[in-house]
Amino acid sequence: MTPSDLRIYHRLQMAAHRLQKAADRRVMAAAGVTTAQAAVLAIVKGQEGATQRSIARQLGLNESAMTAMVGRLSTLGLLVRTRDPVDGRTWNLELTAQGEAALAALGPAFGQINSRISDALDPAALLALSDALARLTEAFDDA
Amino acid sequence: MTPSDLRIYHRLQMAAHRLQKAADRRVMAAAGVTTAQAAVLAIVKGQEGATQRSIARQLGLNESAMTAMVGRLSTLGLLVRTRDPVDGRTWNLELTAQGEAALAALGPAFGQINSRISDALDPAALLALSDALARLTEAFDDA
DNA sequence: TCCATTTACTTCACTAGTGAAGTTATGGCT
DNA sequence: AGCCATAACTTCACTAGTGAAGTAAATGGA
Repeated sequence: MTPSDLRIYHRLQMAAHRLQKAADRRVMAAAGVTTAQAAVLAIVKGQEGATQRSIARQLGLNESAMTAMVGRLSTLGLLVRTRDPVDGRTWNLELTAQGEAALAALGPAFGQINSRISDALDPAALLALSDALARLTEAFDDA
Repeated sequence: MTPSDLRIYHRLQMAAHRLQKAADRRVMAAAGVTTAQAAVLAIVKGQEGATQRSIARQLGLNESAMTAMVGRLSTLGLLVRTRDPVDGRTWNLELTAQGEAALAALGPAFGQINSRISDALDPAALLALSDALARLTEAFDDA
């Protein structure tokens, strides 16, 4: 294996890692929440009856990750879960006032991240990047 | 916060996550090693006297992550570490025969990943992606 | 020469993910 | 009605990262 075999792969991991670190710092400072938690909150907000499984699918994670994540969010008081009265296996997730507040507080933090991205890449490059990432994501959709 | 605030950020995380999962599966099957471990092995192979700290810096990680990583690689028998005779704080890392073998076995696995990337993106798009990722990585280099 | 600072690494408690092996609830078939 | 497959979630042991606080070795002055 030569280093060049890893080039694009590593650039992608590196960029993702750095952005996550930067975003996590800002988001944590602004809303007391990580970006991973924010992603879940945003989905719960947008989709009334989302189950843990459906959230996991949308984020590309497995169910055990969601069990743990929802547990943390719930002990943080950001959402509550109640058993679905119809299907006793699933949970009904709902944001608390605190959860809504955290989500609302995220805007400026992501604004900073986005403007830093815009500084680094012109609109055309940004569009091309977004498209390339979408293609890659689809190409590696191994169920 | 609206979902669009997260768009590029999430596309990047998603793509990185999917690629890592795919790469990890193949690399693990081919060489019994994760991609994170492979990255460390590749650096140790390429740089005779690399310290843990220098490896951490090259990978954008902190030192405690390296302590743990080197510990795992060492119990796996992929590298050995001996105290530097000159500077008693640093370790001299060296691949074992097994470590070399694992590294050698990685090639085909990454070959598969790379050809799948090439199928999804034409050369120009690939180049643009690589460049955009490098720019982002640099833009978020928060020491 | 001694002492304070810096450097290299370690430890600890945490988040976040994986995969495999469970448990319990639902729902389709006979 | 009874049973079995499946679906939704949980648990467990693991890798991989973070940040803060600690230890020990080197080093640069006064």
